[in-house]
Amino acid sequence: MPTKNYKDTINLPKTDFPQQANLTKMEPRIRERWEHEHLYEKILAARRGSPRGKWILHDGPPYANGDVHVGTGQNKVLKDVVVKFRTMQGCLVPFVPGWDCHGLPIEQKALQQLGPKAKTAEKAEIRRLCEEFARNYIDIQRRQFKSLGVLGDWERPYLTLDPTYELSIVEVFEELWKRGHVYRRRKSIRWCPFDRTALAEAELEYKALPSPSIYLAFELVGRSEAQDLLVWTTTPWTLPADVAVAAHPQLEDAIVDYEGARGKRRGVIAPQRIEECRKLFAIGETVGTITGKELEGWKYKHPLFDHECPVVLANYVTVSDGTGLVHTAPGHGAEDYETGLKYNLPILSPVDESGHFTKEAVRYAGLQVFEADRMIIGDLRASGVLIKDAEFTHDYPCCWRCKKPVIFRATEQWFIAVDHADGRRRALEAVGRTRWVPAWGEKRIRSMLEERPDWCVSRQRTWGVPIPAFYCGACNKEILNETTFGAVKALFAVGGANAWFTTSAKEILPQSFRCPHCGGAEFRKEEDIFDVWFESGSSHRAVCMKHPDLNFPADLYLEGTDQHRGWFQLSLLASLLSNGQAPFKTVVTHGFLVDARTKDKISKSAPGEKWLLRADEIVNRIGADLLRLWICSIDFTDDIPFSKEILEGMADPYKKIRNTFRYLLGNLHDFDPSRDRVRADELLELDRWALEKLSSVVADVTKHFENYEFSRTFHRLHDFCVVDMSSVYFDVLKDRLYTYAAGSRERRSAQTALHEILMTLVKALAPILAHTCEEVWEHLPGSKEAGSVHLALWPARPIPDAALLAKFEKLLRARDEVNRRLERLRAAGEIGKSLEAQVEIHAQDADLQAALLSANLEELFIVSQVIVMPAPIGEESEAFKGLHVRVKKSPHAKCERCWALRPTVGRNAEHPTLCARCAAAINA
RNA sequence: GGGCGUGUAGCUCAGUUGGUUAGAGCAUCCGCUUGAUAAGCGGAAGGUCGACAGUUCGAGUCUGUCCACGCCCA
Repeated sequence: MPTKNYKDTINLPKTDFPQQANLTKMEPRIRERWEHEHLYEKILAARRGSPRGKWILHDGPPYANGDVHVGTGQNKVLKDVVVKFRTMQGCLVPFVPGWDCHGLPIEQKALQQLGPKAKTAEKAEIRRLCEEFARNYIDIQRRQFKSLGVLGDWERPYLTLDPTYELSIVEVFEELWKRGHVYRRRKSIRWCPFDRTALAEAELEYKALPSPSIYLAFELVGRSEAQDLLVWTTTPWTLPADVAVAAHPQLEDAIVDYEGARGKRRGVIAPQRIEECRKLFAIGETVGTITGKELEGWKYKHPLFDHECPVVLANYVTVSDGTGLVHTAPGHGAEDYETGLKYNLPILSPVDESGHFTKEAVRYAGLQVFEADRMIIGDLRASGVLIKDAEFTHDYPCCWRCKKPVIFRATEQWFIAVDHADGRRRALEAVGRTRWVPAWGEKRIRSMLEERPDWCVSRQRTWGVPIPAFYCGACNKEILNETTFGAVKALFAVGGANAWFTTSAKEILPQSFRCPHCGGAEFRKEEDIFDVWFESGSSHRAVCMKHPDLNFPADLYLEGTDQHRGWFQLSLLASLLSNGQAPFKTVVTHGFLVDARTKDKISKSAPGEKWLLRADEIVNRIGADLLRLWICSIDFTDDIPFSKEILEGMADPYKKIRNTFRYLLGNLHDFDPSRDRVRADELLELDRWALEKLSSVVADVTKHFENYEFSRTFHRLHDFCVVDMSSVYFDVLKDRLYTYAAGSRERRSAQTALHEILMTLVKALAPILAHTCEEVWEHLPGSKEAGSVHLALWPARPIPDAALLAKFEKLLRARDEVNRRLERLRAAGEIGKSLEAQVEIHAQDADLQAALLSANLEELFIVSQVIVMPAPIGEESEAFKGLHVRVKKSPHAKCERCWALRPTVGRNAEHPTLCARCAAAINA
């Protein structure tokens, strides 16, 4: 008889879904399709009127400056994953991206471009350049964000330079003014002398810098107890503004003998500091003590000038460094300022906006403050005030823009009062009503709010939204009232903030307007602009309240952990103080990417290669889905180690998932769910088990997505593909899928399960593998519920059958033992593939023994024959007590078609090389 | 210096209310397969759960101290 080629009679998988992803080619095609089909608009249209309602993630605006950094890309991908998941759950989830467009970095770029002309250029001209610069980067970043597969209303983003947005900023400011939170006052604030602007706490970076560390003897006037106050400072340049020395009201100071430039003298110092100071200069015996209270009101001679100053009391004085007596300059320190107010001391600030001394500083006038340190120290030495001149390195606040050290300087600034109208307490209550993920974020923002001072919102720059106040030309007082706000809003409504710079005060205000203080009729405009945080903090009103698709408050804000002190806190204050409500219901934060080796922030150093810093270049090299998969594979609550190797490590998990899809698609090529699906109660038990596993995966994954635990989502899905599917179910199923008759109930039962697994997996992974799942969707058999996987609804699965899962758990443990025995047989050279073996097995566990008797063990173990023995045989398993297994090579002949070794091979005359099952399958 | 957080195999993660010899996957090594094939399967090796005390019959899990790292604040 001629040998037939039986290979042609088996049902091998068949699919056009490529094994090689070729992401960098495939993804752009998918994205073009989305764009062409207006997928974002289609999704919104499909969800309008959904019973699940709207769900709003409000995008925190990145700065329109530079390419999209991988960390910024990570943030946008996380947002996109949330948006896609909530959309699949049936909610209407509009995503309106935004950009932060104003601010110093862009202004500096524009000034650089202008070069020497910068000093004479009109503000309007500078602003035009700034806008051009911002818009250019908005286009660049938009392209880069889109290349990550992020869906959103990219053609209509919100921009903080939009006239409607700028108008909203004024509206928020007006609401705050109406509620009494706005005031203007001379105050000691952080000032960058290089950028010539006030800085908020959020705009400071602490850097280790060397400072002078000088010990001084301030000569007491008219005291017999001691001759000097011993004082320590690291900022000699603030001494011209010195007006007092502060002592602690509850602490006791020592009177000691010491030796300074003036010889042996008696000085006052905290006793806790004597030991340290003794290392620097000669301190002898303690001859007496004196309490802080007693010191209050003592007079000393100013160290540089010829007048007397008092000793005052302050609680912030510590004995952890210095001498326990603190030089006090209310014009150059926040705490000093408070003390100055309390004692009604003069608030001297003889320093101009560029950090040079004014003529108030007499002989130091014209010197840059840091450069004046040396001359001041010299004067102190000459007059005998200096005891010890040393250097000392400590963390000193620096400007986050120019990186140079900042100074404290008393200037007129605009403030938002936090405590007014119980604002701080109400903000803290709102914090308590917000869900923070991870939960410790609440403690972070709470402690920041509890301690933060009033919000200084003015900046002395050009590129921003002007603070819409006027000054009377006659009495010079500031003017804010309903009329001025009305006039400014009318101006902004037409020409945005730019109009402020091209319109005079006279043109803005009504002709009849008079100064409410003195009746004056001449006015000038405020020159300061708003802090950019005030702008982005106003987005709740400019965007959430006004955009037709959005809602206030938003369901979610999702940003990096640095925004606890930035956008989260300031958005909360801006919203709560202006309308009484927090702008968000939930706040999710993620850590920063750090170099896997050095643990540095990767904004500072490239982890290996430069392209790793840019989101779009990563996409060009390895594909967006691989980057997305990595982003979703790690626990983002902590810092995130990042390197080329780590990123490339995702290639294998990706391939595994991709091959899972390919196996599913390939084995469903002849399956039409509407025609071939097997009823649930007629499914084979193994197929039911696979579906129960699937149900339990869906339950977990849904929960993890809802809790923003994306890494658990990924691991759960990946493990399911690897552990449950690939190594068990798919491997076991091959025999049934390939060798049974194509339309047999057994094969259709398997395909029914595979189809359900495919549909479920492609949806569950769609928020993460946005492109790949769409590609799979294009290859689905049968008719589809939607034209895009991102339009589909989240899979619904019944509650898993715990009993069936438990039964298979034991069966699979028995399978592990069988595998270990087969491996020994294989190592001994007796068998190759497991189908060459036969197995005898017995379990003492009655449940398992029953399960063994009922299961299709040849199939499950992928062997040719299994005999369940009534009593123990062979060796007992080490790992599974009470389980006995014996394996040996099957004595039977190999079926040419299914490769099993069966006693029925040769019994069919027509097909002598086939087993009975294959012979039947061929004739079916 | 203060507040918050993190520390489980080379890498990414699980470890429920404390309870047998701490689990996955990837990577490694050794095999099998060649009918998912630039695929698939099996086996093995790999951890004193940051360190040290304490509570307990029993601690990766609870308590304390310390160390390292990160963020925030001084």
